[in-house]
Amino acid sequence: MDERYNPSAIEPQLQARWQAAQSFAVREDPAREKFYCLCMFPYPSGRLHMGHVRNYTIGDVIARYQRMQGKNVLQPMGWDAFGLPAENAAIENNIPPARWTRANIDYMRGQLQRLGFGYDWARELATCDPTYYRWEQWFFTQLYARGLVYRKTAVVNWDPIDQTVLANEQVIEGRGWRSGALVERREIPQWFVRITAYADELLTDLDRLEGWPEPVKTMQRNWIGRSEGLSIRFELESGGDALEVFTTRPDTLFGVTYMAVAPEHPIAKQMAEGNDEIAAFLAACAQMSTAESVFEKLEKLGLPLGVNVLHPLTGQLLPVWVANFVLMSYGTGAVMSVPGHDQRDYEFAKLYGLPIKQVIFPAADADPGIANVALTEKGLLGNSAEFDGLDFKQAFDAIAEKLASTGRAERRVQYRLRDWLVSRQRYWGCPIPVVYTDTDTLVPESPERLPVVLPEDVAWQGVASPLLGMPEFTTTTLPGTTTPARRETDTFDTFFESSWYFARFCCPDSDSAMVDYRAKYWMPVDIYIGGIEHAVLHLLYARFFHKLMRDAGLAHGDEPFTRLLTQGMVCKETYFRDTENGKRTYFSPTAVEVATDDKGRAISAQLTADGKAVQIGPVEKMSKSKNNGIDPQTLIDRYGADTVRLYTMFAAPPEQTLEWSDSAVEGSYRFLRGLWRLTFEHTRKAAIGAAAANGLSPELKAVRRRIHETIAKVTDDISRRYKFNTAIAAVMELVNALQRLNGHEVETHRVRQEGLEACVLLLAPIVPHCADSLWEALGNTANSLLDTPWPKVDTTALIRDEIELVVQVSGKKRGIVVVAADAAAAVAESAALADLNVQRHLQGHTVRKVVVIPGRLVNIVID
RNA sequence: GCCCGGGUGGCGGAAUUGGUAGACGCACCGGACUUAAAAUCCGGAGAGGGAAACCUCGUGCCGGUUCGAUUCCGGCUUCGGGCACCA
Repeated sequence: MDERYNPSAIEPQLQARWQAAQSFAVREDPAREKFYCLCMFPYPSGRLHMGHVRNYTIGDVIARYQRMQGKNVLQPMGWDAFGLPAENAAIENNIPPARWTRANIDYMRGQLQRLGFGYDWARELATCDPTYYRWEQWFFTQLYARGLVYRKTAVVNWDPIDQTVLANEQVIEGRGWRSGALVERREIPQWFVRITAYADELLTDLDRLEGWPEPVKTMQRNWIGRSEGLSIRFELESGGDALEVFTTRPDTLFGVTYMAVAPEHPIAKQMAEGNDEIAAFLAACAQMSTAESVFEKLEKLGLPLGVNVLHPLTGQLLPVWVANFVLMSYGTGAVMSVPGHDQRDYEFAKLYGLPIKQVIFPAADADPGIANVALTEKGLLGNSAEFDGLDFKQAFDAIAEKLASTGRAERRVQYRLRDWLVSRQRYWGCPIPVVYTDTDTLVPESPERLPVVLPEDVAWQGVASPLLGMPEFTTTTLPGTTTPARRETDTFDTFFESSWYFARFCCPDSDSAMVDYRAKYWMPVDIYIGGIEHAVLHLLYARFFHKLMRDAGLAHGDEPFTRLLTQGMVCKETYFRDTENGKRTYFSPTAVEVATDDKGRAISAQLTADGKAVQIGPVEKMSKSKNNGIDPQTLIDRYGADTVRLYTMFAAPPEQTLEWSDSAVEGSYRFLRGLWRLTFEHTRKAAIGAAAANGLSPELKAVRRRIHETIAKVTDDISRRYKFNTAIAAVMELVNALQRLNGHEVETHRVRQEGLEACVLLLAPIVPHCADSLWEALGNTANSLLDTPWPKVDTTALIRDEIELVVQVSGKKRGIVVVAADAAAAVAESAALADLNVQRHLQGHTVRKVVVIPGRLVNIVID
């Protein structure tokens, strides 16, 4: 053993040994309990960032811990390789996305290996490989056959200069990020997968996901947004198709004073013909972004269309307005407006002087009225003809029945969830396996012709997908014929690839099926670890896809992920400059110098390169687009993988946001160095003398108790609480205690040996390289540390004779008394009353009552 | 705007089921060792008062429940995440 801890020597050596011995390769073994530990695979953006390091360290710690529990542990790794950044790199540097992506994968694979993560690399997959995406093309054709995919128009962000569709991220303040052109809404044909057909199951199955965090389940419930209501048809005064709306509040029907439709609604479009004012309003609305966050903050504006509908019960004429806050993609694109009882309708009515009518009255006597604000709570009906006096439920039923009897309405369950739009007008993605005849009839590809391979050797001209200008790709024939056909140039949303990769990891080499029998052994994933930002979209799509595969006979069980651990963001402040044309350039924190005041707060920042000021932005998730990532490589080079792993686990509990600061890493390095030296000094001296006949001294007994308390705590922290920071703190405390244990007498030596072995085993999942060396140095050469069983608690070592009780007087701590561990309440009480400081506080007061919490405290309540 | 989280010393955080607020670590200060530096070791520290014992205040803000609240409830404030084409 070296006297000094030298990670740069031991880490690569051990990693080479793991690789040579294929230490993390696993196969199915029905005799053993399996554990499938999965982290969300990375997008190969170029280099690992801190979020990756945090994510993959958590996963590796859990995987190695489970392995020491004797389980057959699968921990795979792969690449979510399609996506927008590769196209941006291609446009900027003229590198084909495939080449850029594969180079990034190679580099990042090396970084993961350098961090010592225990992956079964034989299972590595990249979603941009045809061997992977051919199966989702195949699956798509199956879904098509089952009626679960369809084509429909949808609104996209259109850049009129670059002639391309923009992602929401590429729209900055209403303008295209490259061209600066005002973005337009444009309707184009798109592909959808019918997730709404599974909405109910996706919702109800959440109740069975006991291993999922409650907030994530709540977010998914709200996202699916099930509501029960009435679909009501309002006849147009002029005849023609009725205006159909959905409402969850039919009890307010008598309070409807106008109707509102989306700018894309057929009625609005129709009325715009020959009306310049309406046409101009629709044109203005057509400049809105498609992002809901932008849209919801818009000033609510509208215009009367000059048409009326008939109230279905009163026959009263109601004007139809077009309003910028009604979304065509929600429900029918039309809403009935009840300004008396809906705040948004209320504000709109006030703005345009539309009538406001109160038809709901609180059951209680206090009537707040609707003079200043809508009354949105439920109550009793009034001003509602024969329905007056009914409550919500009664009114709902009565109005539903009455409208249904004349065919004007029916009960309906509506979801906020919309069908999944899976087509993208982009190059770097999986081609959608469909061809079109010369009359635009679509025909799905036949299985024999799959995969439809994406051409990788492409040249970029402008910003549009190069597929559009590649007749060798687009020109084809109808499957099974020689009839000419045109190939679809849209590709899949990259969420499509990430919705089933966990199943493919079980059998990545399967070339005759999407997944095979091996998936049955490994699935479901026992713990899935990834960023909280995926709480809804990715995790909902993956659950959906699993159910689709189940219904195709390709998966078992209803849910893919038994437990979910959502790690918090790794955040960092942002730095930027705005240029005249509205563009914003972000600078890396490493390229910026920050001046602080004497309290350590940042007051200004300048770019090191030019010495000129940059603006300090908010603390945000480390990301490529905000350029605020910290490169972990620098830290790995300087301190080694174990220190980086230890620090990221120690800095905060996994579910919490981690605001990165690299100054504290030093402490983790010092700790490992200290443990190393302690072990070195322990092992270079032999035990002295013979064992005493009458057992351990009280001091050594206390150390042994501490050792086993630590084992119990760390086990609980890792396996139940996933609180690695407190697990590490507990080991640090034990090491501090062992450091104070001097001498080499045989009992001392033996207790220290026991303590050091415990520390090494407890730290093994977190700092595997360092632990491996120390384990060997402590004389354990027979077995690999990887498969050494997790230490067990010696419960006899935990027994205490005496304990400390806190004594409070009226809830304030006034002293501590020592009593026997099994002291009765009466004994604890009299000991507490005997305490001098306690007596002082009791003087001149009467004891009202005494609360004794055994083993914890005594609270003496005085008047 | 809507949905979901968070706010505790100079800093990251701890307090697991309502029971000692500040574990562990960083930074800092003082001391030891050293020709010196690095490394290491010992000690200090929430704020205020006091020679000390000890006392008062203190977990974003306001209010409530309780013998007792960082923890539970109501209202606010502020920061972060998501909002369907970033992944």
